Amino acid sequence: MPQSSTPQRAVPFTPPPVGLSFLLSQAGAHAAAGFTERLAQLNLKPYHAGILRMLGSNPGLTQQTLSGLLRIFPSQLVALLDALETRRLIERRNQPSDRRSYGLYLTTAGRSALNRIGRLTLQLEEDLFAALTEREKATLQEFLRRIVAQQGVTHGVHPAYRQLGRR
Amino acid sequence: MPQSSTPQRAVPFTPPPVGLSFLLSQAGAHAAAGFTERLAQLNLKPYHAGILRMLGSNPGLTQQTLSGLLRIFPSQLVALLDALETRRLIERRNQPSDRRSYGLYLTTAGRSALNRIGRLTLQLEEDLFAALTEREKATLQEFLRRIVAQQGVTHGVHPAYRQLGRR
DNA sequence: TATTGTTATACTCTATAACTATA
DNA sequence: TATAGTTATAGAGTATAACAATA
Repeated sequence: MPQSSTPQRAVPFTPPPVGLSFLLSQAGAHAAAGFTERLAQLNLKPYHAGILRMLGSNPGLTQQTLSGLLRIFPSQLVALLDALETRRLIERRNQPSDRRSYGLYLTTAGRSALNRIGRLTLQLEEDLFAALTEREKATLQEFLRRIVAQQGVTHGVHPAYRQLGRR
Repeated sequence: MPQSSTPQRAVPFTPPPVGLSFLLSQAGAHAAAGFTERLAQLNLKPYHAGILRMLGSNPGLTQQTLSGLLRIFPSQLVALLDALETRRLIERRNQPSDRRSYGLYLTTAGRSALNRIGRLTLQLEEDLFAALTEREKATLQEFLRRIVAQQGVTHGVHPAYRQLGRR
């Protein structure tokens, strides 16, 4: 692969004035990008992490329920779960009660992956909020919690898990 | 279009524990979604707004420079600018100095669109931060500014304008 | 007849390569 | 030979429709 010939220096420009919502969106996207980047070490994408996290707290969910919870289409959830099952991070257990559906569970490897994701998130946080004191971080957390709650964003469910158009 | 038959009620679940970076990313994505939604009133997408904003502060940019600034591929910038030019929000002016490139400028309609975007952003902000006092909003803004500056996120340039992989 | 998981397919978005006109 | 803008195309990601098994 040839390297870029232009040595990548910043182009001087007059930054446009931006408001608080832009700033929040900007910082949030940067945080998400950082998470995506670090997660790549484990060969996982954010929605994989979201699934593992959700199953960690709610073992035995069916695909339908998980789909509704994360707002991922049932059809695309199939491929995601297939990948996680191939890598033995989750398993689909047959349920005698209803033979149409499975119960979804983390395997031991899945739980340890979830732990690694947790550690990786802590490292990310240290880097990301290096500009703030511990006290300020706590204040920020409180502000964000209030915003998210007042706005009706579901706790622990990332809005970017698609289907934004649908209600 | 048939309505969803299931009356869309929340599925009860145990929310997974999330950290500050997740919370920030979540709130940021929610803010971005709100902006996208409101912007649809003007038949514009966020990157259109980004282009208008950038040209408002930096009239006369060439496509190459704008491309580098917003980190949009030159090839896809073409279609975006075509759409904006068809709607008479921007114009490409021939430059005698170098006949390969154009200078990009907002039209009068483009400037008024930019103003409408500004007003719409203020409304969004009022809604989004209803849970905070004015003083708290100022504190939040200061925290986010520090984070973004320390992290080297370019002022006024949204990280989601793609090419995340490239350096 | 409705629902669960699945497959197939269409559609949109994003990235790369190839082309033209100027330099 | 290199660069600006463009066109064409490939590839990834996302949404919809149709299907088999079970209820």
